[in-house]
Amino acid sequence: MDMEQMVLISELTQGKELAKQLRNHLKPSSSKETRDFLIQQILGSYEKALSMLNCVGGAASSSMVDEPAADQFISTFTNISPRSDTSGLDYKDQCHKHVYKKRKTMPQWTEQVKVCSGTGLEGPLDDGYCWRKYGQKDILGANFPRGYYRCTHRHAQGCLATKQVQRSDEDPSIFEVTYRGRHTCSQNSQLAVAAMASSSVPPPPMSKEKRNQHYLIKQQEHEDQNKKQSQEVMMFNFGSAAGLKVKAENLDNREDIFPSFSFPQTSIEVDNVGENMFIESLIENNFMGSFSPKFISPATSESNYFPVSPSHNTHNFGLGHSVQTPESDLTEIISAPNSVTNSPIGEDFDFSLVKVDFDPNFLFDNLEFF
DNA sequence: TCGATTTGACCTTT
DNA sequence: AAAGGTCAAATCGA
Repeated sequence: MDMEQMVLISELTQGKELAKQLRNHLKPSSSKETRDFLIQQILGSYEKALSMLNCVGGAASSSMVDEPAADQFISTFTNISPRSDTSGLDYKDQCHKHVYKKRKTMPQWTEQVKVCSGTGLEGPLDDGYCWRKYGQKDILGANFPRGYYRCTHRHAQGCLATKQVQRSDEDPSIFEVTYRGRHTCSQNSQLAVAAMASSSVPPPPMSKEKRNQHYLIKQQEHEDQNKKQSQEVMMFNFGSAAGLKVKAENLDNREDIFPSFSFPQTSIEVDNVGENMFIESLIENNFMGSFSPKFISPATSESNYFPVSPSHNTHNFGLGHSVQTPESDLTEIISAPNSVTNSPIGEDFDFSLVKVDFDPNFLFDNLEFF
């Protein structure tokens, strides 16, 4: 164990101890100044530790730091577990022998999109981006082919975002959507993406002879679906039509989810300390903040689909700090549909709720949707 | 006519 | 070598 590791462990240990102290000062009787001080100390410890682990840049720019703590946090609070499938990781480009993680150029994460039958929404829901299908492949051991999509603006704007859509064998109503890379494009015309959704469904395997026939049928279904959906467009029902699960994604994406794990600096006055307090902090700092105006006022969207956004440049899933891609601006953030849109937080959830009405226990009890 | 999808061929990775 | 991933010509359809 070299000096660097010792210092690292020391920093993390210090952070842990400070967190314990902070926990003891969560009583309403404790002063805010004390808590703020402890928070600053904790942040400092984590930032030092992370910067030591980074090869280049700060913690937020890290793309190779293994963050088991973040993983554990995610698993604990959101049911997101580290991606077990590490295929596709680039093991070649390690920048430091003591850094336990391999570098990967593109962030990757998977969502499981469940589509309930009878809703008229039979395919993976639109995620707010324009995708162009560039391939389809039968996958060994899978009943359904995998569809390959890239961002429509790949050539126009050099956006390298891609996604793969794989229908689940166990539950055909579930689509596993693996996203790779962040969008670097500015998709101002997100309104026009509705028609993309139904086409993102890889069809079931079939003989060549049937393909043309199927294609015609599919197109008809598409039309019927659009009619159906246009009737339902105003019936936004957040949670009953489709469920979104961010299954388990890639360790390499953790830095996107948790670019720089840190405790929120919000002063919190709650009786229940511990997890609920933490979740409430997240709510105050991010979750509610991630409800875009569009989200609150779905009527502004012309999409007939429930947006299922993987991230929309803010790969925080409502947790941690957002990482904005350089090109993203406030307008885009605001106009972007959000992953929480599909949260089955309850069918009658009123999104006009203000922060103060948001029950922390409520969210905690419903985090399964992650 | 143009943009999107299909699909066999080709390339890459393991 | 096999499987996954991408390319690009052919095709579709608005």
